[in-house]
Amino acid sequence: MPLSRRISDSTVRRLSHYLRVLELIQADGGVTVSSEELAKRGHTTAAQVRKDLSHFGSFGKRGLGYSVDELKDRLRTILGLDRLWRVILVGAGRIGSALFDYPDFKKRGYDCVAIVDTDPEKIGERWGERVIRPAEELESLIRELNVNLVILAVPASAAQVVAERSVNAGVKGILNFAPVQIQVPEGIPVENVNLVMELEALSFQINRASET
Amino acid sequence: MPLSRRISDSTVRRLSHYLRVLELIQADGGVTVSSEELAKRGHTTAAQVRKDLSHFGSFGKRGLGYSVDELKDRLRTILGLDRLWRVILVGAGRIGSALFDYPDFKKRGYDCVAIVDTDPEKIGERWGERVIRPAEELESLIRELNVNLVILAVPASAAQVVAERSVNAGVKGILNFAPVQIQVPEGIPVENVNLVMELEALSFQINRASET
DNA sequence: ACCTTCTTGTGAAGCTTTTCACAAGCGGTT
DNA sequence: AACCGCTTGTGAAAAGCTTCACAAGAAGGT
Repeated sequence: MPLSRRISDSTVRRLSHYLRVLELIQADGGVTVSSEELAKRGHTTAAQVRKDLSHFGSFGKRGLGYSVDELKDRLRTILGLDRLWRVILVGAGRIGSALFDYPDFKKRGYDCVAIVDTDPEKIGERWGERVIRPAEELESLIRELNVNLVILAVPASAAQVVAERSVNAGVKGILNFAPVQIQVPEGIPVENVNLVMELEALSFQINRASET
Repeated sequence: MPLSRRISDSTVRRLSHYLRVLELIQADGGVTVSSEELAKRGHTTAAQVRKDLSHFGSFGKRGLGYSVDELKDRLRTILGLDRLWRVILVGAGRIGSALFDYPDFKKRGYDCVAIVDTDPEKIGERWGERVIRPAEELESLIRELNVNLVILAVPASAAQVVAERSVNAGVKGILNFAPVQIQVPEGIPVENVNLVMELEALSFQINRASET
């Protein structure tokens, strides 16, 4: 159980995926599952599943497989889903609005406790239980509401400044939708979602496929 | 110039990123750029930049660096941005709406030529120049409008069926926002954007950082 | 108690990606 | 024309990730 080694990003993605598959299996009434089956439904190989899990301990029973229920719990703990994450959404545009009531977020323990924007037209607008606050309140909201995560749904030009202000106010991680690489202090994880990049990867591959 | 070898996904992502950095450099009046500078602004190393580019030819001048303008053009060609991509959006919910008028799409040559949804309330609604069409028309719209790409912004349960119908109607690539791994024929690229997975990667890393 | 069947956990092998290091090439200067 | 400072392009080395293959262990049947 080499709990200390660095875990690759691809491993983490797969863990997240296994968790989703486990939920489906449980919904179908499954009680135990083999690495083989998990692999088949999760788009990978049995050896990969076992190797991924082995980084965190040994959760299976030889000859039997894994207890769906137990493995689900373990994965939830590993992924940090056994607690509530308080999220602040910065940017109440289209993307912000899509993220705000993305049903799966709440299901997984991510609670959007505040929304801020710079647009005076939007400030004061009510989204569900929340009211959009002015961007100046970013720091005070983070402190008062004990916010852990910030979702950046702002234009590229604003992203760096907002990121810095958020980190200074105590945020521990950033989900960045702005198409720009932001600089943050060591130890603050940033995940980037860049929609144009995804489309470009797609058109690249289509071109490639047709070149053959 | 080993034009034939498989190009890794991470390389493609970086190319896309270099392109954006080049645009910024050009906006600042830069005319040439070294791999060193490109690396610094693009979150990687100079050797990586050169290796990435070397897969497609040699675009630089020793002692000088790269012509910003030329490299930009080359990257656009490599990424398939030297043509127009016709996109159909399936699912006119929050995420669909955010994607529909994401300004950078059009800038990069992706044109959303149609929107479909199953919800009778939404059908007929006007979004900018487009009107939401019923989902039954998916195939005919793809054929008539010569659609190349489909963006799946539908619930997980519908994703597989829509993907199959789209591919059968002639679509060449899929951008999938549904949190499920879809199965498609060999040679049809799929890019997945899974928002929950991003948040989970984030909370995993935050936990990890604090364990030290 | 033993045998059979199944499946995990894991070193080692194989493969891919990144980093290193340096010869080759370009432009300006003397 | 020779030199010098810089930067590319690229084999080779290093690091990282995935697949293989098999010993070890668990349950059930005889």
